[in-house]
Amino acid sequence: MARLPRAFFARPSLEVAPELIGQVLARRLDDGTRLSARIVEVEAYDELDPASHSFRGRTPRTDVMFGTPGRLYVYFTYGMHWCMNVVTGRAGEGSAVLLRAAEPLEGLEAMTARRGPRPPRELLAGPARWTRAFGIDGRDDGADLVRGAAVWLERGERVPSDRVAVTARIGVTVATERPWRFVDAASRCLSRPLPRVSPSAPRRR
DNA sequence: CGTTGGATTGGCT
DNA sequence: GCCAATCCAACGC
Repeated sequence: MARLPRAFFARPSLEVAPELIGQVLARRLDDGTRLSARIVEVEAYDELDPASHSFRGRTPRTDVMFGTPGRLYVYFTYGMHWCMNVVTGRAGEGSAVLLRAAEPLEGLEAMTARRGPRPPRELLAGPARWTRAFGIDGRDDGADLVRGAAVWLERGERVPSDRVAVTARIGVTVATERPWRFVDAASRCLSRPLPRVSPSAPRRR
């Protein structure tokens, strides 16, 4: 399986994000089990963006985000959840793409063991659900996706750009004018369904 | 040093 | 739909 090269990541997050849809994240667990999943939902962040961890400058937590592209930036939030990002841009720039949802391909049994019994479509449908299923935590912060042996990205089947939908980011209360969430509109494994396009009649609420 | 709130989730009303 | 869980990074004094 061909890995995505460093050059793929060394571009602005807004450019990399939509191209990550359809690519495959692979994982080798300590016991040798191979996990993989097809990316269906991501969000772009950069340092000019008030919603980004990098907006307030380089800190111990965001150090990886400002470093070499093609590495994993992993952070802890809400006292219990891990989320993972792909670092993008040139070294010195604080940009990354949050991995939010995927369709499980290999290792369903191991994922289910970590997440508890659930329909496969819910296994990786959310950033913290995905890290839990993949066993990703703070130890993976800074992992090299281009050359590392624990987690990496393989080229997947191309998704036509007209099937990649753009929406506002989830859980982000600032910079809402930046529609930087990208999803495979045909996927049933999203963390949130796409906003319904009303056919004609206005909906009650 | 104390305070605040978060790129979330799952369980309950 | 609402909210608690549960830790810690970032910021203010």
